[in-house]
Amino acid sequence: MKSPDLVTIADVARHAGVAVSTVSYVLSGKRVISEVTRTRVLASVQALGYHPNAGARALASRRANVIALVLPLRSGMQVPVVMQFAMAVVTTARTVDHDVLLVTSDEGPAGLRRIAASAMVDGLLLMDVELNDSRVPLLRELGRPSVLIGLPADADGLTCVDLDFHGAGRVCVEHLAGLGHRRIALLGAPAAVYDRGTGFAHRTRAGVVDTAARLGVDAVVRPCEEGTAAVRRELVELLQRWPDLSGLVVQNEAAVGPVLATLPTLGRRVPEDVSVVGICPDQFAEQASPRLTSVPVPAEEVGRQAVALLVRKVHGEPVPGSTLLQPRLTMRDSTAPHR
Amino acid sequence: MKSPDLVTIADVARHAGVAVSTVSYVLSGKRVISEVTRTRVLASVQALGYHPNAGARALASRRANVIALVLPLRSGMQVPVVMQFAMAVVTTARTVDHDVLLVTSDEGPAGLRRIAASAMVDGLLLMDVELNDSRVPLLRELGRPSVLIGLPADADGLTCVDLDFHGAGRVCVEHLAGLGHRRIALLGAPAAVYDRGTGFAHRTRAGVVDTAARLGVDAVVRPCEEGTAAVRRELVELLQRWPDLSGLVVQNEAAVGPVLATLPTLGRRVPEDVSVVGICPDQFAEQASPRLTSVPVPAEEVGRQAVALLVRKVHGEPVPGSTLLQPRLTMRDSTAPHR
DNA sequence: GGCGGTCGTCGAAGCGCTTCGACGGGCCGC
DNA sequence: GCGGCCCGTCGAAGCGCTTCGACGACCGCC
Repeated sequence: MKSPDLVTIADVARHAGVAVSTVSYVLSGKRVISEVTRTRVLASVQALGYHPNAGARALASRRANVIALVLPLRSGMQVPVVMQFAMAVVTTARTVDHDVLLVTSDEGPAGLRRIAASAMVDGLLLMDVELNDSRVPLLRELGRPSVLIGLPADADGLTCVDLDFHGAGRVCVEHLAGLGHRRIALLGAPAAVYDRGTGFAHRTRAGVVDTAARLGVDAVVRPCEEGTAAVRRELVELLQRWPDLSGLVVQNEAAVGPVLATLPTLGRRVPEDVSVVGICPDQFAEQASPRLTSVPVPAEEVGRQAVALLVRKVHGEPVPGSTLLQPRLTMRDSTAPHR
Repeated sequence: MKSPDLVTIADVARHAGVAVSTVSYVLSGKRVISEVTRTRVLASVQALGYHPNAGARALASRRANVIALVLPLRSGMQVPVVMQFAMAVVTTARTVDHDVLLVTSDEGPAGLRRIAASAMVDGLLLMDVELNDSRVPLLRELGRPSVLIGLPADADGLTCVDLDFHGAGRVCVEHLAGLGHRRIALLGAPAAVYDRGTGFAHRTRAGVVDTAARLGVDAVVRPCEEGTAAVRRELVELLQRWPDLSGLVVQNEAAVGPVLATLPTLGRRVPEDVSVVGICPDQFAEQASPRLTSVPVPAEEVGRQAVALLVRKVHGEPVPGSTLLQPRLTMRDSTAPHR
């Protein structure tokens, strides 16, 4: 019932019979303290249930041990992926003794300015970065340690982490081409996502197109809205125009289910008539029916790396510019050789 | 390039030619300051781009202006709903000058203890609360202002906000019964969700069962795993056992698509043969085909209310114990009179 | 046996802000 | 015309922590 925020470092010092600074050094390890004193202090910490006051610590050490996770909060976001990122970020941050402040950029530049200037966070993690993201110049101006999840057009001097989506597109096409498919289509993100220049969508498209050209495969690229009806419309049109279409790359989690459900109703069995490969979380691929051959977005891994890099930057260590994670294709039941 | 964290309240005071405390009072409004001084100070704030140091402010005022958003981070979570909550929470918090710290409870009780004791946050917002949530007793012990999203079994002395899921179940059944359906089924959350006693699942079930009994409708309740295959299995079994089943309540976002896709393949058209009503975000209902009659989970509204209540508690104002939002059923194209 | 060097600990000075009590100067009333 | 009062402002004392310089004790060496 009583809130024990009264326990200060001074209480611990008194309880252990040492100076305040000694307690501080025991806790931070920044100076050598004899084993016996150290043990006594830690015992007192335990006994009193002491936790350092975050504000005071931040004030004195000029370090908040908090990182900001900046989400754009706009439509067409890949919600489950974003969530996975966020969770990976929080979990990883905790392992390096940091907490995570959740920030949306709909406050505009002022929001980021405020966060940075108030010394509330030591670094910024930007998610869902667009090719021409308005937050990027701001970031440069702020001069705070930061890591981007995604790849803007001008990544100069920035630290970025992302899946190699160009490679993901390539891998998908190589897989389909290897199975003998000669005409394939990329069913992409909603048009709005391309329009605002979201990096992963454009890079995947390029990967698909480049690889198809290289391998002599005919590839057609279509944005795809969410919703069963929209997907059906798109598929009908696609198959009408190219009846020999036999390979499909789907980069839209929300479309995966509808695509697999709709194709049979259009007289195309999966994988006998049409092979489908997805770029989506494993979870979706596993739950689909038939189970979907896919290139997963390694959200966890990206989140982990991003935090690790950010913390290193906060500590002033040098870090690489861009980290692109290699795509891996997992074969399941939705792809088969071309008849 | 230069990070301007050097701008302190002292700089502002000097620039405006007043005392530090005067600047503080201008900014907080806690004392009357003459209009002329006030204007001058604000001009200096602007000119220098001053933002108060969060740590120092927290230390001196014993208030961090931050609330913790505690997510459980477990499987079977309704990811998009959670995300919607989170966004609503962040946005609302900003309107009352608070930020949001994202916390997962997988650190266990120690995590919450730490957050509370470090005075990092002024209050806690717990999401996805179970009927017998282990965090609830801890919360009582911590004695920090808190609000739960969800309804635990023992809500005594706690502040809770949630949709009235019992009412949601009732509304669905009333709607179907009103259309003349005499045998209906609730396709619920995955079994794991019931097993761990998640409140909304149990309350919905009770609402369905109670109302069916009252109206003389036969209702059968089944948990439902995610994934197209699982949904299909469930539906086949259901229809085999009760061929006269003509009404379906679906409380599982991930199942909505598969259900609507699968029913026609089992010889049941929607809504001609089977009426389907969902308890899910509007977004899903709109995108479904046919568009789904549904009771939406008002995530935004719940998030807003929760933050508002929490802030009031932080300020020591009295608040109501539990707030249950009224369910509203939106009619769309997936329900029709029984033939 | 005294001198320099460690090693372990302490004290005090801030970090940037809020807040409390005090204070000077107008204004009022008598 | 003077005491009292309010209004607007100031100075200073912390809030709880980190960190720097200092200092005593103990060691080994010449």
